[in-house]
Amino acid sequence: MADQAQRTTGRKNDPEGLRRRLVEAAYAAFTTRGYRATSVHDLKRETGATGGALAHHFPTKKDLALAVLQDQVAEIVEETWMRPVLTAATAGEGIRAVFAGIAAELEAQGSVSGCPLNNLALELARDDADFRRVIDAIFLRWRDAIADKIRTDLRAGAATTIDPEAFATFVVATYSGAMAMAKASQSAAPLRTCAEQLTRLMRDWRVP
Amino acid sequence: MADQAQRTTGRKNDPEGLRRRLVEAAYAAFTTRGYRATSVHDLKRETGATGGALAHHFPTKKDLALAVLQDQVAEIVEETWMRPVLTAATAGEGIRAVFAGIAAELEAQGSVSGCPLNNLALELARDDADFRRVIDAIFLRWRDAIADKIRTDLRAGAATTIDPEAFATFVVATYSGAMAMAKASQSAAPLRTCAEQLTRLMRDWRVP
DNA sequence: TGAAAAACAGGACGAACGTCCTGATTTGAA
DNA sequence: TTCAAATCAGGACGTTCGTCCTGTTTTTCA
Repeated sequence: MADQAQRTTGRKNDPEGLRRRLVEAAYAAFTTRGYRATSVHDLKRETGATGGALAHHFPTKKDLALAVLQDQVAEIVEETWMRPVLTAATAGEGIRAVFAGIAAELEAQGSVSGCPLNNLALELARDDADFRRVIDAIFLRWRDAIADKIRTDLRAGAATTIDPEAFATFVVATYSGAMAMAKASQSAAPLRTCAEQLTRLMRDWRVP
Repeated sequence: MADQAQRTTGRKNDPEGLRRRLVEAAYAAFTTRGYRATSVHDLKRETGATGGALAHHFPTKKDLALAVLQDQVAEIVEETWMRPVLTAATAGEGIRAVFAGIAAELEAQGSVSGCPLNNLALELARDDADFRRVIDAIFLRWRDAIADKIRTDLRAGAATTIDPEAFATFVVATYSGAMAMAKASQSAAPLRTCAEQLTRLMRDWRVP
């Protein structure tokens, strides 16, 4: 360090940038390899952060995981599920499209690491109340977005007597479970099968 | 040890018994706390087994987990799902009863530790092919049992055009996902909601 | 410009972790 | 009864874990 105290432009701190890189690396590691399976040393190596820097931003590993849930996982659910469904023509069409899109994506990349929320939920929700609160809140927002879309369809005259909240819970559960099976079989087939079954259910909620 | 080499009845080896106690303790720990969250030292303490005894029966932790999957998890799925469904009047009635029974059980014990198969599947299936094979096989047998029951109903004259295999996959996925949501919310509500939705679907597969 | 705070460097720390090793005891077959 | 194999005792081994600590540098603000 002494031989090059000043680089060409002068080195600068980038706290937000480093924090973001840490959270992104942790998101990738936690949702694919798992929370316990990932060591903080792994993250230091991947990001180039030192122990001091890491401890400054995230005193404990748990703090980092909470940030991953709030910043990354919530955002991914929003992007991949809520927005597509809310902007689709109908709830049914939106749900069908999301399933199909994710199935295609999994087949393209060849391996299935599962639903990020589901992966972390099953590993962290059980023993720690802080994790559970955050995870449950994300599940709730996810479900409510779908329920809202169904309510919109109903107001537009869809011919069904379904309960929006209950059906939304049903959709989220089916998706989560299908992803678990997809992970176990390393195949998008369960996802496609479940999408087909759900589509079958919804296709006669005709909107006039 | 030297002061009491011979106890009252004379100590005896019990290899099968010790093996069984180890697998049962590991099953309880792995499916509630998690595989990585459980140390082999924990299991030694809980069962009273020594390092040598443990290493003799299960050279590695992975061997123990494979035994847990094959001996315990497969058996639990058989007991709690396959047998009740196969012996029910109809597939629909069997599925409804299993959901209701498990929901009641969760509410009685106050906490939700999730579906044993699902818990281990999400933690172990991704990176290890040996685990994945065993887990996928259990999922398959589970699905096939339900599909068989639906086929039986169809032969008995049920009025539906459903594909047995696809619908069975759908049921397993919905259950797994509902249990994940139940774990996150520490409530049986998602299970009850999904059961209601599934029942609604199946109630007009009238068997004459 | 000076001082306090924030951001980061780099390693020390004890406490686990999973596995393996040597030897003692028990068991079953000869 | 003898002896090899199976079963178990108990601890050592090196590694890795998450956290904390003492400094140094950079940034902020008055």
